[in-house]
Amino acid sequence: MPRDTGGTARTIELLWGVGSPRGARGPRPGLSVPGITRAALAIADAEGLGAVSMQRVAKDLGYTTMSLYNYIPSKDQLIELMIDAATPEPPAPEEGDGWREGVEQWVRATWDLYRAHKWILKAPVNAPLGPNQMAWFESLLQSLSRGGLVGGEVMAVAQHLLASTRGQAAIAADLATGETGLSTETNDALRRLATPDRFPILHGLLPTDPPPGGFDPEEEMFAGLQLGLRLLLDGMERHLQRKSG
Amino acid sequence: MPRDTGGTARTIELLWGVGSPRGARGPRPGLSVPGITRAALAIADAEGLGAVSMQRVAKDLGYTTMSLYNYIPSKDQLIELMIDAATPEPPAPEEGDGWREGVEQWVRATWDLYRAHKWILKAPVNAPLGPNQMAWFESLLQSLSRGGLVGGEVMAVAQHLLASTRGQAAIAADLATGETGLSTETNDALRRLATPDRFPILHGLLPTDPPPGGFDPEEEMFAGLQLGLRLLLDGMERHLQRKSG
DNA sequence: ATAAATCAGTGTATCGCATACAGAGTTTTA
DNA sequence: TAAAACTCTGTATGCGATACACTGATTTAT
Repeated sequence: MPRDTGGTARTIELLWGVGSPRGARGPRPGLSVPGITRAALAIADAEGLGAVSMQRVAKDLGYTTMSLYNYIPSKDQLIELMIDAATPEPPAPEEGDGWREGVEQWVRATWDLYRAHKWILKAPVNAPLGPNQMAWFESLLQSLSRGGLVGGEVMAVAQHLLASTRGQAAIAADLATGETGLSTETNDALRRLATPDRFPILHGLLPTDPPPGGFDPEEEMFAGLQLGLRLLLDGMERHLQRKSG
Repeated sequence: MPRDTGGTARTIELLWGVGSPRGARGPRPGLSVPGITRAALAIADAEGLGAVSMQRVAKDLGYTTMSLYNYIPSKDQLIELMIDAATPEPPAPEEGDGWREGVEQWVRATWDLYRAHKWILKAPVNAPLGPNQMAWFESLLQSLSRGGLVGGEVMAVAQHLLASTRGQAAIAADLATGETGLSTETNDALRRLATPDRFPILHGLLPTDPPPGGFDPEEEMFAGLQLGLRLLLDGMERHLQRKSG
C-alpha cells in the first residue's frame, strides 16, 4: 500500500490547479496555493530547504501554521509545488540548431536551474508531474526524438541524462558549499588512508598539494558532465547510423 | 563555513576505525561502533530508513538512546557508517574480461546493491569516504582506466555512471513501491492533462491501457539503464580510437 | 590502598517540527 | 433567517535529535 498522503491524484490537482472549484460560501480566502508556494520558494532560495517549515512559511505570510493546511494537505506536497514553481520555460532551441545542440542546451539549462535553486537537489527525486516540470522534460524528449530515437529509447536516454545531470550537480553543490571535506586536513587524511596499493587510481587522483590558484569545483564538474554527455551523444549517433544505414 | 558536525575528519576516523585508541580507564564498553552500525543497518534493511531513529536503534540494542552518543557523534554519521557497512566487496572481473565487461558488471552490481538496500537511495548522496565505498568506486575507476581514459576523464566518466545508475535505481524503486502514481486513475489524469499538442512525446509514451500482463518497472528501467550505458561506452570507444589512431 | 582521572551508561529536559482536532467567526444560499 | 460551507485560530500530541548533569565503574599515580 503506497504512502499517498492526500493521494497522488490530489498532488496532480494541486500542481495543475484543477481541484474542485471551491464553493462560494464562507469567508473569502486570504491565502492561495500559489501564494503559499511563492513564500516557501523564497525561503528555500534564500536559506535552503532546511529553513522551510510550515511554521516558518506561515509566519512569513502573517498567518498561523494551521491555516496553510486549508490549501495544502502536507508539506511533501508543498515541496512538489515549490519545485514546479521554480521550473521556468524550458530552453528553446534556435531555428538552425540540430537535435544535438538541443540536448546540449538542455543539459546546460538544467545545470543552471539547479545552480539557481540548489535546494532542489536536497528534495526527494520525483516524477515530473507538474506542468512546468513536464514541459521541461518534454523538451528533452523532443530533442532526442528529433535525433531519431524511438519508443522506449527516448525515455531511457532522457532518464539517463536527467539522472547524470542531477547527480553531478548535487556533487558540485556539495563541494562548493564545503559540505564534503576537501580541506587540506581531510585531503591529507584521505591520501594517507587510500593507499596506492589498494586504491591506485583514486590515490593518483587526490590532489597532492593544496589546489594552486583557485580551482572552481563547479566548473570542473560541469566540464566532466560535458564529457560524459559528449560520449553519450557520440554513441547515440553511431547507434542511429547503424539503424538507418 | 562548512557544516562539519563532528567534522568530516571525525567521520573519516569513524569509517576507517582510526580514532584515538581509547584509554584503558573507565568501565568496559558494552557497545561498539560496528555493533551499533549493524543494528541500524538491520532496521533500515527491514523497515526502511524512516524507521531508523536513535531511539529505535538503542532500544534494539537494549540500551538508552543517549548511550549511542558515546560512540557516534550524530545520526548523520551513523548513516554514513551504515552505507559503508552495506557495501560489499566490489565485483571482481574475470581473467579474460575486458574493461568494457568490467564497467558493465560494475553497473549491474551497483544496481543490485541498491536493490538489496533500497534505503540507500533515500539517504543523501555523499562522497565515497569509507573504505568499502572507496573500494567500490575504485573498481570502476580501474576498469575505465584500463579502457584508456586518463586523468580527469576517468573521474568524470565514473561520476557520470554512478550518478545515472543511482538516479535510475531511485526511480525504479519509487515505481516498484508505488510511491509515484502509475495507478490507472493517476495515469488517466495525466493523459488528460498532458495534452498531445503541448506534450506530444510524453503523451505518446504514457500507456493508453492498463499495463497488460505484469510489466515489471525494475526490469524496464534496468533495460533503459543498459541502453544508456551501451551508448556511453560506444562513445568512449570512439573517443579512444580517435586519440590513439 | 586510596585518590584522581577517565570513561560508560542513565535520566531528564529542550527545542523544532508535522499535523490532528475543536471551535469561532464569516459569507452565501435555501 | 437558519443551515451550510468555508477560513482561520488555538491548543495539543507525538516524535525525533541531542544537550547536560549525574552515577558508578575502572584504572593509574601516589
